[in-house]
Amino acid sequence: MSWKHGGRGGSRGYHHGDLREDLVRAALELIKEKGPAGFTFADAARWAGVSPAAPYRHFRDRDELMADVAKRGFLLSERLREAWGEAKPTPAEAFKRLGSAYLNFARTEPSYYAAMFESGVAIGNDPELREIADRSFQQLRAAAEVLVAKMPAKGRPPALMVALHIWSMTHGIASLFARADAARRPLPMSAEDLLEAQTLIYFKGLGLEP
Amino acid sequence: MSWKHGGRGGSRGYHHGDLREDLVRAALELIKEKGPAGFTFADAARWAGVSPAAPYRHFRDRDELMADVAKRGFLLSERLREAWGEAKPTPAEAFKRLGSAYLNFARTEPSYYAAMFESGVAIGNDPELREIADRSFQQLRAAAEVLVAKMPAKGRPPALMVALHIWSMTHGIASLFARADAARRPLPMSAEDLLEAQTLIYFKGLGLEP
DNA sequence: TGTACATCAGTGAACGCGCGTTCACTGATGTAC
DNA sequence: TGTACATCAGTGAACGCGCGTTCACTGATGTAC
Repeated sequence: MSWKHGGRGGSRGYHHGDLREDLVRAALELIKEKGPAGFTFADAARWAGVSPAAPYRHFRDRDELMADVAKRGFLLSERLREAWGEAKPTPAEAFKRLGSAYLNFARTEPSYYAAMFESGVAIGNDPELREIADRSFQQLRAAAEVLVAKMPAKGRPPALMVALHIWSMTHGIASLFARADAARRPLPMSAEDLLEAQTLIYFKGLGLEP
Repeated sequence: MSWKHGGRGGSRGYHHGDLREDLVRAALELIKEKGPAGFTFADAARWAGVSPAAPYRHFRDRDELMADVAKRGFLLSERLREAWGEAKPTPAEAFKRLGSAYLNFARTEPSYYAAMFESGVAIGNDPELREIADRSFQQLRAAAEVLVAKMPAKGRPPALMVALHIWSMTHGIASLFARADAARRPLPMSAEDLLEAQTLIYFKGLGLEP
């Protein structure tokens, strides 16, 4: 196993060039291999091919590195925005894409997913993280607004609640069945199909006919 | 801070009495304090007031201890069985109790919950764990059977799917909003209310009127 | 009831190891003149 | 264009520490006779 990561062709001089970015890359790689608790600050330095003291120029400690990873993880917002695609061609289609994007994120970015939801990073303590995390939820909420607006004014459910429901089901399925690690539960169908069926039943229960 | 735990009055001789049980208790306590990754084998020994070599008489390593905790965690089955109470007085009521039991479990037994779902313990590798974990799901599935049986034979959804949906929504809400640690997301209502509303909408979507 | 012995849970000292963190340093880069 | 200097990212050696694990041991308990 090669310890020094691939990188772009190699020979660097005394200065690394972009260690901060590389440490984040190291964290992502190591989380993927061994889980969010499975690596040390020194590991990250080693992975980046740098002395154990070097990371201290960029992060106060391991927690700060982990929080940085979690923050970047909320590129999820971006993925969700694209998937939603302004509710075109129909909100139902767009919701399906939204769900798939979330599941896919859990599957293909297990490190970000773990850092955001299972690393023990406390969103409460970090206003920036909190704001970034909120941005992803606002994406869901905006989608719920569009959906709710299509319903007759009388008896409309609160969009906030609908957004929370969508998030819960999606997150539940992602955490149980679409995670990339060994804790994934077996499922006799695709996570996407399970989620789509659930979403359709839920929308029907809201009184939305396709 | 007192390091040796409370225990029953104290003075033990050379033999501990029930170290295996006490190590599990230690793990539960330590997971609660610092998360599933936040304690060591030596910590557990210290907590039990015993030399660092003693745990080796009972568990091969930390992972085996963690797996044992996860197994015991599936006393969740028991809680779910009680909550379901044979679908009395009505399945709808019983489902509500079932959901609350799950949320409550996440809240009051954070250590078990973390060991079962977020400790990195791989259910696949341990047949006993797998079987125990399955038992909890069968509880949900039996409930779904009862529900589905109430529907007209034509167009009945598969009970397995319904069980998976129920599990996903409940697990999603528990993991995001009913966890006991700092990673809990804020919620402008109780997790129970959110889940109940969702369940009702879902049931309605299935064509079940109360 | 007493004695001898087997069993086994827990001891405590020891080991090598890697971690987190600090420190005075060094070498690369950019900038002022 | 060249030189002097400030800045700062990364070095490497060092430290104390706690961890996981092993080992020959010891003392408590149970059992056979």
